Amino acid sequence: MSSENSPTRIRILKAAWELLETNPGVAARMSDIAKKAGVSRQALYLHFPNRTELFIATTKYQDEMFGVQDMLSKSRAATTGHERLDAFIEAWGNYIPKIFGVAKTLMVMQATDEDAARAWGERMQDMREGCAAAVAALDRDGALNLDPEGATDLLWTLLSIPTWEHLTQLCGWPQERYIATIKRLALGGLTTPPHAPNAA
Amino acid sequence: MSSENSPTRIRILKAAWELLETNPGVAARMSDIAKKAGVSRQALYLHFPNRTELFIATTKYQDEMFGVQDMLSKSRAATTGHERLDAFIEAWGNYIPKIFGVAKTLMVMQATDEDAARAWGERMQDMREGCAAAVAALDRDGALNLDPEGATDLLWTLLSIPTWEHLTQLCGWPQERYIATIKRLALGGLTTPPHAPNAA
DNA sequence: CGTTGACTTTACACAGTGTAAATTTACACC
DNA sequence: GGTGTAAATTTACACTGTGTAAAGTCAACG
Repeated sequence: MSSENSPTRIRILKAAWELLETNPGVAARMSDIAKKAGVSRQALYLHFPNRTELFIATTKYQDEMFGVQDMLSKSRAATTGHERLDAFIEAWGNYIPKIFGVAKTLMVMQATDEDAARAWGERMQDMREGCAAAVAALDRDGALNLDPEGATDLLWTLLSIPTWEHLTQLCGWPQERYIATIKRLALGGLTTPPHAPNAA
Repeated sequence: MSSENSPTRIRILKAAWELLETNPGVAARMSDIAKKAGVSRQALYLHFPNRTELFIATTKYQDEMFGVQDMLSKSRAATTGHERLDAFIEAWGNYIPKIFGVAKTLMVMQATDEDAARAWGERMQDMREGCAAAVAALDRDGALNLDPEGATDLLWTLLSIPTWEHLTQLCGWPQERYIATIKRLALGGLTTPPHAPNAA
């Protein structure tokens, strides 16, 4: 399996990344990836036990390259619950397009491949933690309209990748509109207004 | 291809239906379906040109069996926009669990199969019409908060199958809670309250 | 100079889809 | 009863893609 960051391993990961990004969900063949990486198909199996694990490694590589942890932790800086909610939505919502190609592939594979399902499930569970934290902040402000569990579920759903895909890919919404709308929807769905809104 | 409703054809469709329902998204093999239908694998090809078309035919068969048209047209009876929105959400939202198994399969295949993508796209486009009609009703009442196009996109997304899947399958919400929440979210996201709400 | 590690090359087993053609079964009509 | 015909079955095969296996190349390192 060779060392964790051998140059060839990295080249393979980058090749997979590019291929999945240009063709989201289609699951490039091993031979395609090998070709793109400039190695033999068999070489892929020297670094990854199988196709699924290669793709899982690709998501992890992306997370590492982009520094998801840093990015999401910034949203924890916000003081009020509302600010924190917005910051989290912005952070994650703007992260989705960067990872969509690979993510979509894993989501599709999830249906038939147990390992893919497990890996993807864990990843989504991590994201849920972020939602839970934002909800907790709202709760501390006494702004929450629902039980924290349900509110987390709801935010988690609004920020799910299929929702992003539907609005931006299918409906053709620009990213900013997506972000703005999810913010509005989340705020309306989770919180109760702090004081009388636009009433006469 | 034999006649449209030969008994064997129906048996095959029912077999596919059952298999896809018990194992959503996994795309049963032709041999599995044949076995379940009690015919030879080759017989499937006498009735359907390929696996994709068999699954597409299965969704159409479901729609026919359940009478989607009737069901959705009932939501058109409601007078006010608000009532109509609720009726539509209830009709479609309660239809999803009935078709989920087969639908999920087609959604997964969509990524790799062009025919599946086209068929599924058309189906979702039909559903969008329903959303547009509900939005139009709200607009006539002057209750709409957004442009009709954007409101339709939003309702369409809230009522999408992945959203249902996320809340009921992943989060484990009971169907009624799903319906109630989507109603609330849609109302809040699309409309502006008719008069001053709970302001002091 | 020999060893070691990384990669290539060639070959193959296996699963699943779809094509093809010969054969069986059953029923319908004269 | 014999013939024709449609629906299925049976058998065989081509093709694609994954993953395994093993032998060979080649350069670096000691």
